[in-house]
Amino acid sequence: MNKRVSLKDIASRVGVSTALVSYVLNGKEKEARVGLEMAGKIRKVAKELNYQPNLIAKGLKSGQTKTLGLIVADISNPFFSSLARIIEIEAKKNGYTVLFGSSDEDLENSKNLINTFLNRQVDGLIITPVEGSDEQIKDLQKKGIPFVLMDRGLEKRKTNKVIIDNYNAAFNATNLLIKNGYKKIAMIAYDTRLTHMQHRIEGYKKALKAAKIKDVAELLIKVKFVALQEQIEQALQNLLIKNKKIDAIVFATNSISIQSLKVIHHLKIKVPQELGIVSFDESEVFDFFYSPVTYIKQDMQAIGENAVKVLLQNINDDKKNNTEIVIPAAIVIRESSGK
Amino acid sequence: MNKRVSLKDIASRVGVSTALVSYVLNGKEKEARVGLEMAGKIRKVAKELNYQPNLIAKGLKSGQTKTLGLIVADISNPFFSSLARIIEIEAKKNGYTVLFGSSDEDLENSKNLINTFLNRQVDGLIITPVEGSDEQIKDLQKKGIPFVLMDRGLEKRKTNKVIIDNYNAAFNATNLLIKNGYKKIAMIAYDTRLTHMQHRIEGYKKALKAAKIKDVAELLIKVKFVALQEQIEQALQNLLIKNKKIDAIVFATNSISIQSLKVIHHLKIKVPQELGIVSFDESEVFDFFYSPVTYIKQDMQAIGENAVKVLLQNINDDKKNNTEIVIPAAIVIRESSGK
DNA sequence: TTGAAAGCGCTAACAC
DNA sequence: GTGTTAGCGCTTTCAA
Repeated sequence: MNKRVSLKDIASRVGVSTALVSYVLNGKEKEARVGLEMAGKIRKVAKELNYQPNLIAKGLKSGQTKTLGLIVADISNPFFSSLARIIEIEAKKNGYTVLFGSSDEDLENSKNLINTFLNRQVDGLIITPVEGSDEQIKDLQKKGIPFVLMDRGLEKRKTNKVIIDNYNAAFNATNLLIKNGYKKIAMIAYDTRLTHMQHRIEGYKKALKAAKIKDVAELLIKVKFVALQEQIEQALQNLLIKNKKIDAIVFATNSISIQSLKVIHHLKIKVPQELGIVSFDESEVFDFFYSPVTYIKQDMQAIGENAVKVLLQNINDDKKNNTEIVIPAAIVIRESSGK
Repeated sequence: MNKRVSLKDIASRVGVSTALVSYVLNGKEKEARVGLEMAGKIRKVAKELNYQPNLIAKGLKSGQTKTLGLIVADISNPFFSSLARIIEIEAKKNGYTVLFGSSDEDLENSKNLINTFLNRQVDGLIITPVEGSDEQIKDLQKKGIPFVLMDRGLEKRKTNKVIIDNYNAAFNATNLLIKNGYKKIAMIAYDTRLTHMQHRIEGYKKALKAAKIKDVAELLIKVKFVALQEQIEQALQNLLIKNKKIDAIVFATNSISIQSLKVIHHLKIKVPQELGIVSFDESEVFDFFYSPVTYIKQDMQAIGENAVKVLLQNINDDKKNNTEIVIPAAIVIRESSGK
């Protein structure tokens, strides 16, 4: 278990000061006007000794850890793990490494993660904020910590954010169902004030309104994050069996959609004949459902790339803490939406 | 943008040395015999100033960063992101945070990630090794870095590892098909020497042999990690259409399985009548396939928990670098395997 | 019971 | 061109 070699080891081996070694190994020999042969010698010894810089020490000194913190709702959700993958790649391209954590949509977890990451001196944060995290975010702003919100924004707060055009996506999705002849279109969404959900709901409502469909309140079902499956079963029983009045549904996320499809499958509802379906997000499941599911495809690559880009801009420039990127969302039409 | 408060700030505010503050805030007032009222005062001021320790500085000094590095093949693969979630939780329970990276089954990426993480002074690594990474792993051992291999081991190398009982799982899966009357059972596996795949192949072969089924060589298809879909289409065309001789398949991973199911769906093969299927791993897709897929369920919780446990043991004790945990795998029987 | 100070590995201002 | 040195924030030994 040989100790790691430090600048000092190289310096003493070559017979120079650590300063010179530092300059050379950081490519600053020009600025520091280090002799050419000296530089060569230092590099040679560094290689011989297989020198690896201690990034912790570097970070302490420079105040830059070249580390980003990624806080998602749940890394095991394919939506977030796909983003994580893209973020990882973009970060690496820029010399950054990524710490991750899952908030589980919980305020306390979110706070702890932010805190932990800040204590580890991350250079910036990519956050999918949870409901009620307004204070936490405000606090970051006050402290001047670079961050970017992803997937969702917070009401009444100007921050860096990268989101999709949820309003229009939901509007178009609902409209598609309307155009295809469905009359009573429900939506199942999460019960949260987070903007992504609010915008999806608004887009949905707007489309109904434009088509002069009433009873919107009854058609919009809100479910909590916990005990999702039970709530969805309940909701679908009501919508499809008991009150037998709806003929289409918009699912506001992939998690809602997948749970719902299980129930619909089980109830042997005919899609799209008896029930039209459009869902947000993507899933392999959508391909395998007996009626391939029409969905709103988020451009994950664009979201992840932009999140990193916006964050790095903020890291490199205090002032750039207010960039809002809205990515258009496509709708992929397949069988489940009818016609 | 108020600067972070340091021990020094508290010290000067209280009028004591940083040493005292450090003791108190680390709960070492007993050992250091700090006065009770002094301790209270320090704690009070720390709270007032909202002191947050700089973990980078702590890490530099102590040599312990309380950070783990997680290297998986691909974080966007649900198998690995599920593990990541569990590892994250276990790590947090023990005061650790997790850096992650995806190797993409590439040797160079793997090397870079290990290097990057070591330079960041992680206390230990959880690695799903890629093919040919023997040297990299050996190097870690030589340096005395705590690590644990997960999901796969390396041939002829004693290390910490947490794997499932792939041999018996594959044996049982194949046997199930045999018992259910299938005669020509193929396997599609990855073309790699990594032990998890080798063991799955051995278990499969053994079951065939025990049942006196010949032609094993022809029935075992190996695919590369790249251009998976094309290879699988090709393979299935051969197995199912051209040579029309097989009546069952064992899929060696979820990724192979999902791609294959798409093709099988498309070819309108009747499962389980014309083709029996068993797959390794889990997927939502298995529930939605028209014939729910029988699968070998890995106990993700056990794998993740044990990986962290074994790693932490090694971190706390140099000698414990040789723990091998084999987790039994259950088989979840549904329709696709027949009878 | 408390303080002074060294030092973890590195950078960079400054001196020579 | 090259070396000295202070210091990033923290822990811990030793002295008082």
